[in-house]
Amino acid sequence: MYEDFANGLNNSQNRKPGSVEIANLIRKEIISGKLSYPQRLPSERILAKKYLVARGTIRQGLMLLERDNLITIKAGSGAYISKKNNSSQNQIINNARPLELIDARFALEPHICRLAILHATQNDLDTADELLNRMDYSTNSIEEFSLYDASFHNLLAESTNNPLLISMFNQVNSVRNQEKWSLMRKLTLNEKAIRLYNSQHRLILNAIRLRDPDKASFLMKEHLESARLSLTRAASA
Amino acid sequence: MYEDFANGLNNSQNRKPGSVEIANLIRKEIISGKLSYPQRLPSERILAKKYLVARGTIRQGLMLLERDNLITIKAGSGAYISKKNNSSQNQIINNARPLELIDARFALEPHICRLAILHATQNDLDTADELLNRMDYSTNSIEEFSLYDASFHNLLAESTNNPLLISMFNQVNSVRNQEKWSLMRKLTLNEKAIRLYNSQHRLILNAIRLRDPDKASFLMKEHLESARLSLTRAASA
DNA sequence: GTAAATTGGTATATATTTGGAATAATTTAT
DNA sequence: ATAAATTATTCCAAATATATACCAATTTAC
Repeated sequence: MYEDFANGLNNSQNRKPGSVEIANLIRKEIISGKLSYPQRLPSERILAKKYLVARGTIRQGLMLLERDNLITIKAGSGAYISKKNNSSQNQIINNARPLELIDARFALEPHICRLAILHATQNDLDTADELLNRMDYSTNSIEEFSLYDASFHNLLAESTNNPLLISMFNQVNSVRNQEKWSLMRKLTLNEKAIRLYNSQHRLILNAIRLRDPDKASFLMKEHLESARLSLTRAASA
Repeated sequence: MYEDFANGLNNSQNRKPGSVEIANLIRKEIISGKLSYPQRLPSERILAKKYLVARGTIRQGLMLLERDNLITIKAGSGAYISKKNNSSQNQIINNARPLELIDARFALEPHICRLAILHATQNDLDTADELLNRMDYSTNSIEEFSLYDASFHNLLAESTNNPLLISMFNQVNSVRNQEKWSLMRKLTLNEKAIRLYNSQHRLILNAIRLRDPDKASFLMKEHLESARLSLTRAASA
């Protein structure tokens, strides 16, 4: 009973990466310059422990990277980075410090609230409301809350109907899926913080509903200020 | 506890939330670059949670995307973003409409002013001052004024010392060099407009010098509002 | 140079996750 | 009332991941 649904819940909490995800994680390290020619990757057995997956999974991931000519694998020796790759945009985002990211969100999201008031459909607002309801029941699951939280902020961005803004928002928020940010959440999020964020979300959505751009923008700034505070507190602790 | 899920999205008078809309939402994520090759979409069960619909609806939406060759679905494995999708950042920027770009600047630049107050060096402010002096003598040369104008706004962005914000600003402002924007300038810029912009620039720099973030931010919004007005006037003419 | 340790390559049985598919109940629209 | 779509649930098969063991190529230490 409830078999599939229960699985879904568990997945979102502790879902292990598959070979494709492993390949993407290592690809990012190569592209960002953390790993570069002519370095050798750690052995498959060590990588398996690092990423908490089986060796076979690492193996398949590495073969994907080899097909992309990012690495060359030598039997009995190891996997070696092939040549230099550069993707400046990825590097900027991956190396962004937490407070720099918050500042970027400070720029985008309050204004996104203003534009959402102009362009959001009734459907957008109803979906946002439903997301908030679900967040109310996620106070004890950090990862589940984070999923809905990301969806909520993303929904506001989408509702502006401005592809450029949406794209920039996505760039800033692409780091959410990074491992270090998952760890950061565990440090900064607790039930009290989640309750605070939930109430702030409600106020923001209300202001948007009432078509009060100044208030919506102000409340979003307050919301982000709370997030910044959590960060600085966690950093000093 | 779970019975509420039945009410999910259908409590209100939603026009047509369905598989087609789900497909459009995911399509946007792919086109905007949030999801890209060689990534795998979350499982149908997780997507169902994220979009607050049943798995069957997600399923139909994904099949629509597969028919559009945006993704390929492998049984037992997952849904993978197709390789061909070259919807790069450049596409988004080049296809951005003028008013969408202004909106993006509305998001970034007022906040850039606030951060400039925190991080700008004396040297930055002096350089900005020199740029404003040169603009005073460029009232009769649209291209020369535009060059200095771009430098001024760019200087403010650089002075935030936030690589992420600088990168996003550069993305938005990269269109300045496009031919269609050069034509646009000839339509919207005249000596009177240039004089107005110059005085606005001075006020903004003064507010930054006086470390008044609210005023600087407000003045920048006024400045951008003038630019928007020029655009809409030119469009209706 | 040789032996030991390490590394990638391979095989296999098992468990888990995923998409595929069917059903009945419910909702929505006409 | 009727038809179409959505939902919730269940079971299935394909793909993948896991755990383990053993082999071959390479490196390291003596």
